Amino acid sequence: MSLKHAILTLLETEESSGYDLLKQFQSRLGYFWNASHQQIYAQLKTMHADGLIDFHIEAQDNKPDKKIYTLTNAGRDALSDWVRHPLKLGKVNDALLVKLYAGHLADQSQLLEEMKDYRDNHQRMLNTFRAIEDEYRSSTKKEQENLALPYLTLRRGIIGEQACLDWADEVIRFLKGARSR
Amino acid sequence: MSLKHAILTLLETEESSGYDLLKQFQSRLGYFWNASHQQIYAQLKTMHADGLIDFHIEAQDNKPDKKIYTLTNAGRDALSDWVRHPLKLGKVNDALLVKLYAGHLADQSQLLEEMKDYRDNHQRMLNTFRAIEDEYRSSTKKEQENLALPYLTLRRGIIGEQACLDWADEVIRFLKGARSR
DNA sequence: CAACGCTATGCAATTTTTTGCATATGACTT
DNA sequence: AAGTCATATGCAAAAAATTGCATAGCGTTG
Repeated sequence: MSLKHAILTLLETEESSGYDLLKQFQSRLGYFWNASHQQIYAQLKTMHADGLIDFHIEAQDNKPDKKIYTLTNAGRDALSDWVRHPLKLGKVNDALLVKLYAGHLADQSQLLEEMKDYRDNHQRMLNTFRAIEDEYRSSTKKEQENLALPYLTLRRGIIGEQACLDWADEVIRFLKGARSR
Repeated sequence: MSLKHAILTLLETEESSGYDLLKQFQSRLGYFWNASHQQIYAQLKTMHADGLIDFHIEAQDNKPDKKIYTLTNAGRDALSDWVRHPLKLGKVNDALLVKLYAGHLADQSQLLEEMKDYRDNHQRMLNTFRAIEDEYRSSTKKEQENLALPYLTLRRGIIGEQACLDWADEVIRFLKGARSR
């Protein structure tokens, strides 16, 4: 159950609504955590019941009310507890690779289209990450120090996305060659 | 529900027992699919009930009996159906990155240890993949053609693991620097 | 002015995954 | 002789994730 810890981590930096968290997961944290809104709202409810977080309602103009969540002391404790304990290795489940493995059953041109989509998606992600990196690099030294660890997670995104692109290009090159055979 | 398709894919190449599939997932397919034995046996049971696979018992000397599963025609159809339909993007959930993001709450030297473990694990994976690649490269042209697509999935592993190592080195360099500050 | 997308929240049913337990044989170690 | 590891299979309960549905106001686009 690590969505809990991902949420605690975000709230530790900044109080947020469920929707805010969703947006964070969809944008800059997309590389390392994904969760649906249903998952997030349910998790927040549980965590509130468990006393890890508090909330207050914030009314907005022209927009629905928000429930702004903040960490409680118990939440902060749970987070530092978790950070202190070693993780087991994360698991990888990549359906695209399964599909490629069984690719001889598919139409090669269709596979090629799917790989191009894959490449486009990762190019978009890489662009987003690079933009954030530029922002970081042009911030003050003080700010850079404060954000050093989040910056390293961003680096994971950049290095990882670049690897996706390199690989995708290899596959696309192969599939184009195969088409002409 | 893609464990189903991962299993169909493996069985399409070679009939296997649940235990064989587990070993495959743990070794060379570890990069793109992970599943526990409980999950695999349960899934095989469901798939058999759904008529996607058949099995026969194989007695062995000095070892327990095996249930060898093979694809039925319905299974083959289900697999090519799946391969023909586009996927939605896979999601990433990487707890180590969450942890690093919240790393200021942890002991830096402990974080460093964890990153070293991470690096070692990925180095091991990379070595395994490279060994398989060497094997592939020294096989006949005919074999290479037959295994072209699985080879591309292996390439994903190699490129991805190399990216892990590059990133881990960046982080380790940073954490070592931070320790001395 | 109808349709759609964005903000913002949530429930309920189902599916999938995890965790813990269970069994059995043979080989190797202490 | 007892303990552990590898092979080989599985059940059951609990936790987590997915899928489908629902509400509601505001702004934009056709």
